[in-house]
Amino acid sequence: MTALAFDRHNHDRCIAGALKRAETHCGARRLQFTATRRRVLEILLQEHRAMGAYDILAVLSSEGLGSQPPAAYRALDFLVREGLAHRIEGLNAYAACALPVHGPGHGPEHGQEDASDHGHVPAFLICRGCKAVAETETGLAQGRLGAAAREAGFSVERVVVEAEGLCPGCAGAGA
Amino acid sequence: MTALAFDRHNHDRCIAGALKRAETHCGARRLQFTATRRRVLEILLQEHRAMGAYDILAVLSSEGLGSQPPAAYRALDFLVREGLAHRIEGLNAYAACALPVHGPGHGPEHGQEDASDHGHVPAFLICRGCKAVAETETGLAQGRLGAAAREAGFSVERVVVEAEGLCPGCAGAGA
DNA sequence: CGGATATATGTAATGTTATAACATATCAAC
DNA sequence: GTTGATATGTTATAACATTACATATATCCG
Ligand SMILES: [Zn+2]
Ligand SMILES: [Zn+2]
Ligand SMILES: [Zn+2]
Ligand SMILES: [Zn+2]
Repeated sequence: MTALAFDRHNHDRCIAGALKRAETHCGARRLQFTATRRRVLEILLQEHRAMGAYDILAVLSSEGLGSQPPAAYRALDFLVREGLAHRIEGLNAYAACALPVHGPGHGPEHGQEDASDHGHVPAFLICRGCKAVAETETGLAQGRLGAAAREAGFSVERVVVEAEGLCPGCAGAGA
Repeated sequence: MTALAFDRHNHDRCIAGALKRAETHCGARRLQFTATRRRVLEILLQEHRAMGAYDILAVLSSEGLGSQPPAAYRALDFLVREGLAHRIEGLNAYAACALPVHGPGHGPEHGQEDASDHGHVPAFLICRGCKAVAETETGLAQGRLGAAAREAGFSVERVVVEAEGLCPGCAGAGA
């Protein structure tokens, strides 16, 4: 599992791939990948960073795609629901999904999903220097959290794993 | 590691112990465990649940301990800084620390602490039914997150692990 | 096609969470 | 008791998010 955001990579291709996957995902489920939803995903994909809903709204507003908070929140809710973006709880912000695998299979779109069934929990490395967000995955069942949950008879439906720290670049720059 | 919040236990003793530890902790560091700070910790200890800053403020206000948001936020900031309480990111809320070990040694009071040095990352099981919050611990280094961070050259300073789901009681009640 | 149903968007208002800035008070050390 | 650090009071505002209801657009089916 490589943390894409901190590596040099062909980001244009990265963006194009994510958009293509989103189209495919929506097409397969008869979901409307509307102009606003698509544009919000594009905005999030622009950089590997989390953006606040109001930052996104500002862009939408400047482009005539909506001027009130619900325009942004509705699109974000859709993207998060479909696994095409993630909410970063520690920042009250949103980031595009950077892992091909999440889109068509690991969002909450399955309804009453139990996260302990499989180990695919998205996890984030958040740089406090440059605000970059790298996405990776973490196991749940194998770790101590899963053990504690089983022991307590607690059924896990959703897991948030976020690590804040410094990326290689910012650590080198002496933060 | 038992998830205290979901077990029957002597909660009065649980509260008294936490307060005692807080006193000791503050005494040892010449920190002022003021009336407001103590009261906020007591409020959080009342139940094993997370409370919003404004819920706490309402209590403080009714008791003449402050009526404006900073009264609550300052006390909460202190408690979190000292490891006596935790912020639950997924709820924008706060819960008293339920683990003796966290108080005097695992908060951010060490300054530039690197969470990967030791494996003591607090983790929370949050019931969406009754809103109870059980605290446990999870390893960082042994899991895939630690591996991904090392591979990326990312230095982890803080980790948020929160699992949302249903506690045994609420699952039984057919939620 | 045309009407019915579901989905998406527009718009206004409001609710919730959190911080900035500056004055005053209290504490702790010398 | 003066001094410097810490804590609190107070006002205002910033940042994040939702409710409610009206309107528009898409999708389905006969
Ligand atoms: Zn990229
Ligand atoms: Zn960085
Ligand atoms: Zn207890
Ligand atoms: Zn419960």
